[in-house]
Amino acid sequence: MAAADRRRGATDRTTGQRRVPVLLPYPFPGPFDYAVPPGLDPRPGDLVLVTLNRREAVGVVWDGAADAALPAAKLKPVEAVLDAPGMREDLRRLVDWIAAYTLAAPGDVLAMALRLNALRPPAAPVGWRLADAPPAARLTPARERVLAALAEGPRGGPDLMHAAGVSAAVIRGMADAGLLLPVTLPPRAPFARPDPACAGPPLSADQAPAAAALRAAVAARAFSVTLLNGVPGSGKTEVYLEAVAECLRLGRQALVLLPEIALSSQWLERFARRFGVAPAVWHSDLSSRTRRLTWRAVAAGEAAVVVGARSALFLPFPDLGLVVVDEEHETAFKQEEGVVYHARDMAVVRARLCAAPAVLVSATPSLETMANVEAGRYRHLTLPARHGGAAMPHVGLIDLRTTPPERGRFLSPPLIAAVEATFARGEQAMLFLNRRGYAPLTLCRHCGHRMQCPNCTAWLVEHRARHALQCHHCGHAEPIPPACPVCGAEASLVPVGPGVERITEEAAARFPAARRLVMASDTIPGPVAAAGAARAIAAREVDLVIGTQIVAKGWHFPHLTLVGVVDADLGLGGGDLRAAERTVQLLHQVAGRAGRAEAPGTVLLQTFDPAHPVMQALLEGDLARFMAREAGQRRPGHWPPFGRLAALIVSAETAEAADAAARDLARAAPHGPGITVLGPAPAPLAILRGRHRRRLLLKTRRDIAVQPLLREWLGKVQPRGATRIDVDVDPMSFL
DNA sequence: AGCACGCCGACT
DNA sequence: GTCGGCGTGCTC
Repeated sequence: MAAADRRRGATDRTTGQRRVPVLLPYPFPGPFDYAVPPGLDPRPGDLVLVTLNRREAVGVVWDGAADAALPAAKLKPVEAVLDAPGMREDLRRLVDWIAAYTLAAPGDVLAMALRLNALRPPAAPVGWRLADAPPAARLTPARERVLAALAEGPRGGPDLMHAAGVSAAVIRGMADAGLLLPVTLPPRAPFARPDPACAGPPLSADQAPAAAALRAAVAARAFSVTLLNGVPGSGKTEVYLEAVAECLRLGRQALVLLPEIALSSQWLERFARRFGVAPAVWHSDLSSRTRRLTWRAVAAGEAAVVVGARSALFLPFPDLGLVVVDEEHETAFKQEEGVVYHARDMAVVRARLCAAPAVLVSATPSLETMANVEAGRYRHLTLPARHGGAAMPHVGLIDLRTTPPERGRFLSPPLIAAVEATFARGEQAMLFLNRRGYAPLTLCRHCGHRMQCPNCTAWLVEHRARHALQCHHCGHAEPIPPACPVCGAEASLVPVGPGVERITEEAAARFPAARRLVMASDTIPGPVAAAGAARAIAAREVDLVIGTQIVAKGWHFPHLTLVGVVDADLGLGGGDLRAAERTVQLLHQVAGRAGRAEAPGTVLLQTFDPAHPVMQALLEGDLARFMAREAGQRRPGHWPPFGRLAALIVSAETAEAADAAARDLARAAPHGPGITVLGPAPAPLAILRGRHRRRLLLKTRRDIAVQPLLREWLGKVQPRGATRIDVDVDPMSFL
């Protein structure tokens, strides 16, 4: 009885009324208690309708006892138990775990799981068709595009909007005018079951034992973590797809997290080749209908394999048997807004809560993961060679001090010669520069004024195609002024430094006959564009690819044999703890795009510092040694992963308020053996979106958890007014 | 997160 | 004299 009471909520002795804790998707410190009226039996995990501050809210019945001290008069009743799949135990524990680890409000974490649209069943599919006898109506270009898009039959609303490039307002207007009629579309095909028996490619002698080890981990139905490590092209994906196959054979579900699901058309094709059907896909841009269908299919166990972005972690798998995190070193897995969490680490937690194996996959594992391998917490599988006989690309350094580009240009003579030689062989080349826009800095040649963002401590980046100066941190944009805003000199503003647009311009002048394709987040806005670009490159409709970091993703371009890195030093400055690690990972990933089929590849890195350990590591292809060296530098100071780190960002509307709050915080800082507090110092982006920011870092020995220290610390200070303190446990970027 | 309560500027 | 600005405070 006592145990049942604790599980189902306590009974108030005086009134005999049952009460249950309900977690609401709002930033409260914990669940609120509600009275259970007769006739209702809410159980942990049930979605319930309750009154909150005179309004209705949907919450989840949580675990543990209700607060018996709360006077019964304060309690409002549970209004209803919703007829929707509840939240399972393991997901509730995941919500609690993430909240406790990140110091987020549990309700804010719950909101991420509920935003997945669990609440309403999928709506009947609605679409539009052409009216049989359209009335005379004004036909704007937008309306004509809609008519054209419907020429071949009815389409769903979002699909139609996308195809015709119009907003919902246009369609509504046309419907009101009687040009379109609503129709009910046939239900979407259910999620087909991937077939593990569908023949995959034969595995090499290196791959087979790794695949067997992963299959065994899945068959064990127990928590484990395995790092699957191998150079780009060594066939890691085929190996972990064997683990997925084993999971399917056992009738269980598998989750694969990818850092950039929008850029994963090639991954989806590979999956379909291996299993005969596409997996269920999950990311934040799904239409609400697809979202609900997918959510339901996952909850019902019908979607056997889900590939998704971070938020797929919160899907309601009833029988999760495997979690894979591909490109585990990617910083895209770190959510920086709202609840600040690292999806790779939370994927491991979810796997533990489901007693399932986790597989972390990377060609360049993070130092965190390597430390876990060395400590024996994670298993380690290595694929030593490139699959199918392809050789590793040859890496060369171009010393920009001895062979500089022409004045005002950014491609050095050796790189230009290599690109021309590649074209002469009929092969493809790629130029990589991790910087969007035309130029990162615009200054006045007359007075030296630098064009800066009014809201942030950042230069405005020229986007020549859009005729604008743009801030990459807050979205501020302004037209390029004809004269210097300070000294008034006409036509005195000059671009300084290159972005991909400028490299494209230079390449157009240098290689006029080459067919160019630019891949940056502004030219490749979504999955459709990404798939189109990948197809065009594979079909050899392109000679030269110019791109930012999106070209580094796991593309397979069989005819691409040269990768030129325009500025290999970019990213090494700035004093970021992980600058060197990240640069090695990114450049190694980019280098992996070269020469994947029979043709051998070459990678040329333009650098001012050829002796830098990062360049030497890439030159020698000895990443393990580089990472060991990096580890050696972090270990003595207890820097992550050999210690724990949390960042506190104080932000306020004025510099004075930020300084004052940061000082208060510093005064209350924890201290003791193994505990260091650094700062306050202006955050690297000292002003962001108009807010002044100061940063403190809490660093502890690995055996000291930061969360209790942070809770006690934050309990001592109460930020006033518009001053905010944001906590980032395990910060990845130091902005 | 919402939403109400609560004290200071320009309007019927 | 009011309408309304959003600054603090509360929600089981």
